[in-house]
Amino acid sequence: MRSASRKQDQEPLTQRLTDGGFRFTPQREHVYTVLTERRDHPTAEEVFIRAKKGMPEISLATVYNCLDALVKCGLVKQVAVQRGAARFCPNMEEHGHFYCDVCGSVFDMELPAGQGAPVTMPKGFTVDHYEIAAHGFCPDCGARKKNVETIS
Amino acid sequence: MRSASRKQDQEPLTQRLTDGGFRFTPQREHVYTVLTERRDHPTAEEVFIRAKKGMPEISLATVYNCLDALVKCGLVKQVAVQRGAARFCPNMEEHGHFYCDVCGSVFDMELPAGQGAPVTMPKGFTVDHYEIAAHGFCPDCGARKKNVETIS
DNA sequence: CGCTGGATTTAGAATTATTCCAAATCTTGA
DNA sequence: TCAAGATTTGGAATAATTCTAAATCCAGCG
Ligand SMILES: [Mn+2]
Ligand SMILES: [Mn+2]
Ligand SMILES: [Zn+2]
Ligand SMILES: [Zn+2]
Repeated sequence: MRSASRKQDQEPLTQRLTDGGFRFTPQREHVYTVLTERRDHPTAEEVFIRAKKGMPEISLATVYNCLDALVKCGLVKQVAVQRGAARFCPNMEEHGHFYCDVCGSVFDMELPAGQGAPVTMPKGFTVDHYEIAAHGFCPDCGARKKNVETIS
Repeated sequence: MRSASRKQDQEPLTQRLTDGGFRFTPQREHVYTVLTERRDHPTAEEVFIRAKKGMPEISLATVYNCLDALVKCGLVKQVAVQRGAARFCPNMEEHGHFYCDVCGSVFDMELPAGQGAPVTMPKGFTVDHYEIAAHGFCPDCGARKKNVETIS
């Protein structure tokens, strides 16, 4: 049972698209499915590659289109944790990101609950949301680095 | 008295470049000066425009070069708060950024002192540094928005 | 049902931001 | 002084994204 195909599971997607002034289309559904079936942070290009598996005729322009619509509907987050290609995150819970400076992987990170505003805002600024990211080595790259140090 | 021209003021720059394995060059000094004489967050293109005022022959490639060297020496920060062109920040104190979603301006924000790690890191991750950004309306754009609402 | 206007998809062109390249120029230090 | 290596430069190349215009789709209407 492919969860995204059951009628009841489609409803929130359909609803959110409609509310955002968009139509429900097979491409948008498919891009959304592809994105939610793995908890990582693919680039548009990577989403395109994955999307072609189940929908070989889809175009890259459409993938950009769909991602844009999904972001505007609040179904997906766009994260700008590093320079270069934008990445897309299907996890809509509040969370931070860890970016591995060696391999470029992005991981979701839990935020310590109820710790209040992370920055002190001068008068006049209206905050919509925060973005918190940590940079460093992921477990794999940290281990590899240690090995290299030991060997040399 | 142009502050960046006094010998004693150049020393830290010279030193940091040398320590980073770079040479001290008029272009690198000039790009650094241009960047530090205003506390904002210009793109490489904007730095190029400013740099040409005092050094008309400088090329865009050199500006990218110099910015790269300055970042590698820890004299300047590269901030990736939004998609699109990278921005450069001459403020090396620890601070967060506010990004105005309307006009795209970036502001430095003080971080509440000693509040500890902003994210909970699972075992194996080694953190090098954090990046904290708030998104919303800057004072100007907030005011403009309120006016529009009142008028319409 | 068949039409029609607007939304969507598509391939490819265009644009933007950055990096690469190779030649000219500039140090540094034997 | 001179050679080797670093740096600068303009232009070409690349990467990521947006734009364009034609084809297709589809909801609502007669
Ligand atoms: Mn995420
Ligand atoms: Mn800053
Ligand atoms: Zn890694
Ligand atoms: Zn603003």
